Amino acid sequence: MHTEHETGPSGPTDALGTADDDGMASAATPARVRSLPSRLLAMTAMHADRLVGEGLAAEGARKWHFVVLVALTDGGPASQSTLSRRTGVYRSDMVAVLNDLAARGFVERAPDPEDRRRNVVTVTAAGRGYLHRLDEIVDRAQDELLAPLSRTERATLTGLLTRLHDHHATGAPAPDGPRST
Amino acid sequence: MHTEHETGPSGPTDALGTADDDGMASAATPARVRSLPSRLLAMTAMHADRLVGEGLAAEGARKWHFVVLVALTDGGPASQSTLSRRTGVYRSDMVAVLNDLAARGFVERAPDPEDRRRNVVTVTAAGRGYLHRLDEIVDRAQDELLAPLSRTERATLTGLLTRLHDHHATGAPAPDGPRST
DNA sequence: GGAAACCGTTCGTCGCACTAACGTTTCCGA
DNA sequence: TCGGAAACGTTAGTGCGACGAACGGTTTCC
Repeated sequence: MHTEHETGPSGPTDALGTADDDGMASAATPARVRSLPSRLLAMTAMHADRLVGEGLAAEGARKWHFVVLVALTDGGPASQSTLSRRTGVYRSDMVAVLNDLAARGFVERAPDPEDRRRNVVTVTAAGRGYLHRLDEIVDRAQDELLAPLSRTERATLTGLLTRLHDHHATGAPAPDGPRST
Repeated sequence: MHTEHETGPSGPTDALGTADDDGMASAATPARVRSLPSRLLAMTAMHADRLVGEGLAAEGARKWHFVVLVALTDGGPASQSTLSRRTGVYRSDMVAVLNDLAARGFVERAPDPEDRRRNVVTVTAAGRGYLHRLDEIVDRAQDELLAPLSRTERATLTGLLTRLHDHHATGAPAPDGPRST
């Protein structure tokens, strides 16, 4: 790669210094930066996060609440550290998430009689109903996010992203919480 | 979309409660969440940011320093708010970035004689040399990020991401700083 | 000659990823 | 068997990026 960039004399330096007609130099992002894969990823990820975040906020939830509820209903009751490994949420932050969910009656936290270090977290019926609502919200956000893409294009995109993610997820040690999926 | 999920009676609830052999329920992330485009985007974007961030940190830079330097060399000298529009960096945060760059002699900030509200920011020769080093670092990071993809796959990925980004960038009002590219 | 808009700047907020440490409990090997 | 290592839940705190509010100085528009 290494996109050579001109430092030569032909720079468009007339944009300032002459108080030209319209006022200020171009506000366009340089193509060099605009096409950087890392930047494209960051920007679109931000849009995506904003979409789902705004949707979930309408139900008083954050994406962590959603992810944890999914992990619980799909994987069954589990301890907090297991949930942390399943979701990628740090076990430090898992505490607050479960506090929220428990305070609203969506999960229940009980000491594990088999291993008194652990808490067993279980989804309640209300939690399942809540997740159902969040599910629809998230799905709508995905649709809105991928709106300009056809079905097959969406598939190739998720395929490529999955390959990138899997590639960089393997190899890293997982001493604590994250690097899960 | 709306991936229907089972809330039925056949849940794998045997994972806990019987102190089973291996100890704890599965730690695998549910496929439902793992394949969510928004989540894929977020995770891979994090990997990408970490890659370029670690690289740039070796030169004592952050991605903003790089982006601003690119915007300056490719777009010519500009005011801070113009830079903010070009780069997507909030004008609040632009102050600190320019402070850093100016303190290291990579840019120069001078009051604009034509409009004394503005500062004219200019790259120095040292700044161009610095950008050249950062360029190589960033390009290496892109290569590392896209390692598992072929050339054509990389092109389709950036193409799809560009379409998504452009689609969501248009229409949103730009009252303050961002939403630039 | 104001009012409105713009510019640079400071300060504060929120969410997320992450680290460090601590008390409790369980496991394991000498 | 007993003592240390490890896992668990929890608290507190850090760093960063995105963003909002407000303010003094300046320019533009009516």
